[in-house]
Amino acid sequence: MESRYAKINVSVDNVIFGWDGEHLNILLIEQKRAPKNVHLSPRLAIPGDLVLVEEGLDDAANRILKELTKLEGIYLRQFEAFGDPSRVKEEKDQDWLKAFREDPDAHVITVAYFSLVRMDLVNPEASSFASNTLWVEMHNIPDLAFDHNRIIDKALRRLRQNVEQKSIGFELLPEKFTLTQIQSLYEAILDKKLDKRNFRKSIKKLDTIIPLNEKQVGVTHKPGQLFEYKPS
Amino acid sequence: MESRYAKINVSVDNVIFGWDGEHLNILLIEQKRAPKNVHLSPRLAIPGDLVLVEEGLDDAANRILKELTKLEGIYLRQFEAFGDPSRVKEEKDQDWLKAFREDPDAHVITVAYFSLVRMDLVNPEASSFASNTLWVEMHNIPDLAFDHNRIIDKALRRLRQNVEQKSIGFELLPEKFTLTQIQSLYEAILDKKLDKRNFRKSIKKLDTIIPLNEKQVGVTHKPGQLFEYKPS
DNA sequence: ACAAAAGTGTTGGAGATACACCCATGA
DNA sequence: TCATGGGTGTATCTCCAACACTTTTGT
Repeated sequence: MESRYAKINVSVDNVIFGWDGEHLNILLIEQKRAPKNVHLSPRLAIPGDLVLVEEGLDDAANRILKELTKLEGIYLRQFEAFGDPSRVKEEKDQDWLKAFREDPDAHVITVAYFSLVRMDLVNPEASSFASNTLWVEMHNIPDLAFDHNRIIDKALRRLRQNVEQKSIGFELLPEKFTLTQIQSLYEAILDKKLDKRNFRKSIKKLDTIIPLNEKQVGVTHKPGQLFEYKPS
Repeated sequence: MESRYAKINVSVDNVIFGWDGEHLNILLIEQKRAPKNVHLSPRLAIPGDLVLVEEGLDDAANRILKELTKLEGIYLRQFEAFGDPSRVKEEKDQDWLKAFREDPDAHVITVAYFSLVRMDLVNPEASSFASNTLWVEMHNIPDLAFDHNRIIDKALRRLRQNVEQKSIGFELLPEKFTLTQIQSLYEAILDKKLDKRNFRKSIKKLDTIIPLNEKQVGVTHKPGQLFEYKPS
């Protein structure tokens, strides 16, 4: 009764998008080095970890995010499970698996999430699964472990879909922001220019974006009106 | 190094939508009875099985579909992974788990798919995981095992989204069909009436639906023009 | 002739796109 | 006064929703 079924490791990987006001970034980690005497050159990856005993998928995703960023209550969304057995079989991945996993040949499926964080609120730290962390600009993502480049690609697609419908994205802005700041963010995510007047019209229709009686201060040009985001 | 990580069973469950020209149905199974002397009353569920050794998720979903229907190359789409540990902990599910699973307390995550099949092409059969099968009309789904009612609900939502964008659904129709047949299908899926003239306008804009030089035969009314679906 | 479904066009409103100039502030 | 980004309106087009009658076939 047992042997037909796969011994499967389930992990959760998290594509963490960060915004610094100018560029869209992704949080990468250096996968933890092997214990003791095993020497491995560091490998870049998106943050992820195996799911723990009695831990739900959403819980695991939140745990990973919190370990790295200390943040809770962040926008987080499951978008796809990746389970092709070959996703973990490339030669580049073997050494790492042998050094780390109880059963290096095990089939690993991963449930992928993406989340949105303000880079100014975060100072990512090493964690149980990461020896080091770094923000990398969207257009400069290097080759990563396993199929992580593909996962990022899918995450970005999903993010764009949601942004086109203006249903998410505001999580990346400061509490108070101008319309131009939203527009820059959207342009970075969608990777195209948008028309200012039309964009402003469409944003002002949303009742989740509410105008404040305040203006920017300390800028070297006409100060913009400030808005805030109230999740519906 | 091992004990923090969960021993996880990964299953794939498949919400199989069937269309008979009139109603939208879902294929349910009676979960296989326990071996030998264990007596269990049959439980209804959506088809699913644990993932096998070296089997991809899509492969598992296709296998389940093929075992039940003998069909291959059917429309099949992953839509969500369900992994809350409590999804398998309800009392109603315990007897079955104890009789069947090596480790009844294991955490089970399931990756859910939905697929679209023409009921006239299928005579579902019992299989390694199903002692019996039945089509049940969408509005009459009974209480099912685990969280399967919820999974169906999510599948239907996703199906509706796709249908509203007219990106899928034609897989459910015969090779040659009339515009009215598509409309009936869409009305059943969306559970609402659509305007005939507007619907026809929108369908005729799609270049995946191509008009044939043929008409219905043997009907007791003005015969309709036939169309076929060419996936893009 | 009747029953049954096929087939067909127009109008009005909403939303998207394209497009160019003046304004307020700090340096 | 200059540089920088803030702020604004109109015309056009496309897409969607509402709506009713005539046509073709089999019985």
